[in-house]
Amino acid sequence: MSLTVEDDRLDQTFAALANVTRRAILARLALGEANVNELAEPFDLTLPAISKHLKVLEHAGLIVRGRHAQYRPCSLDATRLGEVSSWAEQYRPIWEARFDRMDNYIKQLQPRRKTGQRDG
Amino acid sequence: MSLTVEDDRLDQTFAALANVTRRAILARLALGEANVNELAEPFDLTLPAISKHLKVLEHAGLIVRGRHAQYRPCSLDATRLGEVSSWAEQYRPIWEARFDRMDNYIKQLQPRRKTGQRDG
DNA sequence: CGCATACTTTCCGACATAGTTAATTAGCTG
DNA sequence: CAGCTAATTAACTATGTCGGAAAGTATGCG
Repeated sequence: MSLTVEDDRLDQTFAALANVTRRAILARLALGEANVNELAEPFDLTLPAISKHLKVLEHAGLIVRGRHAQYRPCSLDATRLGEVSSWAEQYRPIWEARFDRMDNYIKQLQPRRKTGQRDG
Repeated sequence: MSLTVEDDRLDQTFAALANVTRRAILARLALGEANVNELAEPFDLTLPAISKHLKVLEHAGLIVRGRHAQYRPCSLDATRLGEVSSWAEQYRPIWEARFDRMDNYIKQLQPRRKTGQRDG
């Protein structure tokens, strides 16, 4: 049960993703590079607030930031999102088992309906 | 930019996942149902601490809890993990594009090496 | 009933987060 | 240089998290 680097990284990644504003910023950056003012525009938040969100995303390795004159263009680095996907995919058999059970349950109900039963 | 229910749910899910102890608990529960003392055993934490982690996981919909005498058996509900996976998968084209670029870069390096260059 | 076992709740402290306003840094431009 | 634009830092408030200790609840058993 030792604390690995990957554990730390997942902690940081998940913590960074646990915020709608930050996820929306990532979604925006999926469309392409943007600077801070552009990223802030859709939100009802002050610029410093956005600036801090970007700091969190950068620290989590989810975005990278450049410099161009007084602009700080941000772009998405999806590597960590790949890690998140891989992590979650470990559990796929379990959620699919659950859906299968639900499927079976529904399929089991269908013939019963044909016997004349109506929805309750 | 309205705040949907799914946004709230993802906030909660990611927040719950942003902790090694809680992820370890999920990993344990992937192997099957367990009660609180069993779940606490591998950790250097007090029982109340584990109890609170379980509360977080339950509130996030990641586990479900039953009752059996004085035991509270916990089991994994992987539905939310499926949602996490789907969310992350949206970005797959982006991280794959990145890997592709890296692939190309590496493939581009290989012939050069054959010309007599050595690792530096 | 009395007591053990399983677990939760309450309270506390330390620290992190999310937001604000105000001030500051950095770079371009007249 | 003065001044504009872009963005960050600082200081502060409010609130949440993570942990422990201590007390409380719930169930089974002799």
